[in-house]
Amino acid sequence: MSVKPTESELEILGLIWEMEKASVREVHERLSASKDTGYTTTLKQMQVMFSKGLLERYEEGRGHIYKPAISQKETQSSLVKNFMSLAFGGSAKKLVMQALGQSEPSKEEIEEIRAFLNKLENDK
Amino acid sequence: MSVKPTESELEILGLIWEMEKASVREVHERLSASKDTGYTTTLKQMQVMFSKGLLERYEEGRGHIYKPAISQKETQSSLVKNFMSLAFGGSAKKLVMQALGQSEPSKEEIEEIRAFLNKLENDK
DNA sequence: CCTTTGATACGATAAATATCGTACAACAAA
DNA sequence: TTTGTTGTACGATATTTATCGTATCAAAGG
Repeated sequence: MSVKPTESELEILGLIWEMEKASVREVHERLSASKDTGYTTTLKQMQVMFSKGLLERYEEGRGHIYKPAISQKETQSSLVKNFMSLAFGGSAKKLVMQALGQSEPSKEEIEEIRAFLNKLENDK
Repeated sequence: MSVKPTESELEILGLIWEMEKASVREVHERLSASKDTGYTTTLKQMQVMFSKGLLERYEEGRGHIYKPAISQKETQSSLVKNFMSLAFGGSAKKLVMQALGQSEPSKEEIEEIRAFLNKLENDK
């Protein structure tokens, strides 16, 4: 059973998924663009995430390089499952409509989703 | 700015949205079907939710009747917004596909979503 | 009138989170 | 070699959450 990241942790995890690997300094720089937080706070959070098994790390030079220890896909999958059941009583349809209704999907995105729906139907 | 319910609070809120109004006893009965928790715990949570402005209440007989103080639609909307940006970097498409991919939507649901997509496109 | 029942209020507590200060180590550079 | 820089480690703390025990109160029944 993998550990569920907190919101703050997810913010950091999101950055590291994107960067693939990163030092605390690098994460902190990106993070502090959107959030007012101190360096040692980010450091501590990443240390906690490491101890929880959310991140891996190895030494490089004087410091550490961190990498995700859990896959983005699997994490998103379990987060969606949880969120869907909690906020939408488990109804994918309701969640999907709510999400689409308030974002403004482009023509291309709509097309992709249609294609995805077709594929879903065929696979049945 | 409305308050964001915690996961536990959302569980309770979900029940009350469904029931429209309810006593602590009623909520607790439903809740304890899916969760092993004591009566005073539910009571305290509802009191906290009341003090946070998530629930309203009025007296009836010896006790209280609680009602949602925030609308389901609006709450779901802000929750989705937050969740989408946090877990999917703001991409509705990714969230939607993930949700659809792991639920097993019925033919009817797929149809409804298609219709919704058409409507979205026309409204542009 | 006394006792039981069912409800609320009110702490108390344990755990999780987020935040940061301070100490310390290693390396660089002056 | 002394000083500054850049890391990590390690508490300490404030806040939030979830949980529950206990006290109390009002009504109902005997």
